[in-house]
Amino acid sequence: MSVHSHMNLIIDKSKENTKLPGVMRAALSLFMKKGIDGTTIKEIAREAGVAEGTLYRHFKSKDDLAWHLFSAHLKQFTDDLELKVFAEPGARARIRRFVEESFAAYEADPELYTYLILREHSELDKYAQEYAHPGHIVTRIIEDGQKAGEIKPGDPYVLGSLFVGGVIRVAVVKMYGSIREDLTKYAGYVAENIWIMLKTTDKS
Amino acid sequence: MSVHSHMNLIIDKSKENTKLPGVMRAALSLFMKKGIDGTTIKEIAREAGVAEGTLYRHFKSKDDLAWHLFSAHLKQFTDDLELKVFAEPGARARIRRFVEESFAAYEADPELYTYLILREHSELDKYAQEYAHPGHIVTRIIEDGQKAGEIKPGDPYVLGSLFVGGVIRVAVVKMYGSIREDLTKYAGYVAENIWIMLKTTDKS
Amino acid sequence: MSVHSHMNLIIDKSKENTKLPGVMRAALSLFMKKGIDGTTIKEIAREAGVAEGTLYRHFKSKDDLAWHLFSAHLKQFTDDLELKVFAEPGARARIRRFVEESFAAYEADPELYTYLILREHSELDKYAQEYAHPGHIVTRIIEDGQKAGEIKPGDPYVLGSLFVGGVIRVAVVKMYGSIREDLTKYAGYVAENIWIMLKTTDKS
Amino acid sequence: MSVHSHMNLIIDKSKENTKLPGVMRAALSLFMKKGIDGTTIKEIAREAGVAEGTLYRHFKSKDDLAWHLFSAHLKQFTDDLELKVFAEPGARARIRRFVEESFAAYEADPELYTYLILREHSELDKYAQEYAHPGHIVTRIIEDGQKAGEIKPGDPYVLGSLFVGGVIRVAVVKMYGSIREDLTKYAGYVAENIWIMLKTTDKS
DNA sequence: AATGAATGAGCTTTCATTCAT
DNA sequence: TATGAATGAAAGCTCATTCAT
Repeated sequence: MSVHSHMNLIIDKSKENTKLPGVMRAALSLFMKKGIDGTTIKEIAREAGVAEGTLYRHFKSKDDLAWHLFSAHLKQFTDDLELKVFAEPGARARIRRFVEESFAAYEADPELYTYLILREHSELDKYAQEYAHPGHIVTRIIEDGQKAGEIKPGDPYVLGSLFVGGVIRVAVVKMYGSIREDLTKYAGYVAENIWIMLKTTDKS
Repeated sequence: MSVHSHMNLIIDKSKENTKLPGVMRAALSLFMKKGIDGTTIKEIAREAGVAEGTLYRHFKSKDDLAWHLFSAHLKQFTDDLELKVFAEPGARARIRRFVEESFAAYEADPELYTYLILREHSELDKYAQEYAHPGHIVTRIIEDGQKAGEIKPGDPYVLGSLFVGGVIRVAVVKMYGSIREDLTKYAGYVAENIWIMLKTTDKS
Repeated sequence: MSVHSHMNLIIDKSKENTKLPGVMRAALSLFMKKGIDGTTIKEIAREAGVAEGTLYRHFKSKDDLAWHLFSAHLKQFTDDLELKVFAEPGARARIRRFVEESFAAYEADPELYTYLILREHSELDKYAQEYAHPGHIVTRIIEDGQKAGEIKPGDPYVLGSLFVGGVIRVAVVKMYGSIREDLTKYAGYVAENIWIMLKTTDKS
Repeated sequence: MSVHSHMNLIIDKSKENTKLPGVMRAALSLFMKKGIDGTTIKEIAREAGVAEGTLYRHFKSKDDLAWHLFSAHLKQFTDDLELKVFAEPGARARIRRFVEESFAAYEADPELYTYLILREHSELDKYAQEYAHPGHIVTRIIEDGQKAGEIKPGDPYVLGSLFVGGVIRVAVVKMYGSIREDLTKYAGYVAENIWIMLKTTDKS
């Protein structure tokens, strides 16, 4: 299976005899454009081509829909990413894999990636605070790399922020249109720059 | 005037005999916690200690309040930052100044900085898209640095994203509590790492 | 056939191969606890163990179900009661029989009796106003008794209210738990008290 | 102040600068005609001549309105009635006073009396079960009278039911139109009949 | 200018009813 | 015939905005 397909699977492969995927897609698209609070049930229903009441067969409330859309996919994405990243042998390869997978995920489903990673959702703060965020993976890459002497010493949260913040920002800028090319083209380049920043400096 | 005070000026020094600053502060605090759509006029009024109707003497609507809060301060911050950054002689000093000012701004008023820089506001999309974002400054630092041979070649948007994304992410992680220290302590360290990533590589 | 069995007959003896009696019972129980408007079709269906759609094979609507449940049983009960009461020879015996049958009916099926006699159903006002209410029987007992000189003169509606109101209230108080014993134990006692109130006073 | 005016006071004397009394009256009238669940907020608002939103300044929800209407007035009525009844010297006078006051209350405000005393409200079961119901007063009249030897022995709940059930039923029958005269005309007559039923029998 | 009660459009949600399976 | 997913009208409720005081 291609690296590019992992994110939209959840939506695409779900039971084809229900309207759910269409609803999820419609909600995702609208949540992204107008925010969760800014999107009405009527809009989601119209966009999905179902009646309003139908949404309530699947979700207790609008917030419940938003929360499922968010948590289920984010967990799936993060778990998947973690597995792939830590299958790589060293820090440099892991960084590269992290960037590749992140950019592939963005390109595979920009809306979903934006909803999951690029946006903040104050509406969801009422739910668990501790999402399985890719940022956690990065921290581990750094810490492991430091132990192995591959990555320079320093606060892993600060170094990790420089790493993951860069990756995220590239996607944001692409989303806003200033970057036109497919992000996967830049994965190696971005990973290499991050590596330069993080690698243990040769002091000889 | 201290470097740390530039952001809260607008709010703090404004005419103390009106309720306006209190209203702005109340709105800011609530918008941050609950989003713009998630905040009601009643809440802002209660938090600010004024009546609901009073808010409409100063702002045409809730969105108008949110928009003024956003655009006025962001422009002020960005213009101020631009001036300071380009007063510095070279890319390395400019990068350092950018990080220092950004972290100082965060620490001077975390709520305001978060509202302006760290959050996305889909509610404000109806207004101009082209905010005067610090990202634009970063792009210019890169482009100028490349012309001067200080910064390595490459897409300025990608390199700029790696730069500004890192800065922003450090603030986000501090906001979420994983970084405890005052960010200004890290400014030099962060700037140096970014510099390592961006500087022209010696190929000799 | 025992005196105690007249009310639950309709429900109990009906064709056991259909789900109807179960539906009626479920509806009855829920209507009592939560009112007609307060009960949903879904609840009735779940309680009865059938699908929602199935209810519409037997009844045009929820109101239709409520109305049939009400009118059919109330008519059956009142007609039955009338026959038994007027089979008795004089006012005193009729009063006694009325109380006995009423209390027996309550104990045979408290839910049904409560639904039919103790509750008001504003939801059913859209249907005929003139139910065959036991109150009508009481008025006739009084009027006949007055003609026969057994019962003292006076407005039959007022005297009848004192009679039937007492009977009903005893059942209500039992329903609310303040009376614990089987009501049939009290039938003679209650009837005698009513008789003392209604009988022609000896003025000699 | 006349005996007849105690019940509508609460509604009539409340702050005249708000719309509340009109809302209460409108709600009362509709709740009576169509039940609580059968009445919509829109109807209450239209009947009261206010906007829907206005209702929510005074009451958290429709149920809250129904509950206040019920509990506040019922408590007021019952407390008032209790005071007056137990100011009387003996059982006979107390019974008479109870009937007089009850009928006066009915005539002073038939809608309110009906809502409070004559109807059952399954919608309100979620709130406290133990209302201050006039039935409790009656039980005390009986028990006190039995101790004093004025009232015959017997279960006070059964005898009390015969008493209060009669009073209530007279009002119900008047409400349904079979009794035309002002109930206060019947008070002495009804009280005397109840007295005959309850008084200690002379066994000499 | 400041207030906050009143407004009512429009939101989320419920639920009686229908109908393809 | 029985099912229960889908429907959508209509319910309860919220809240930005207005305006008499």
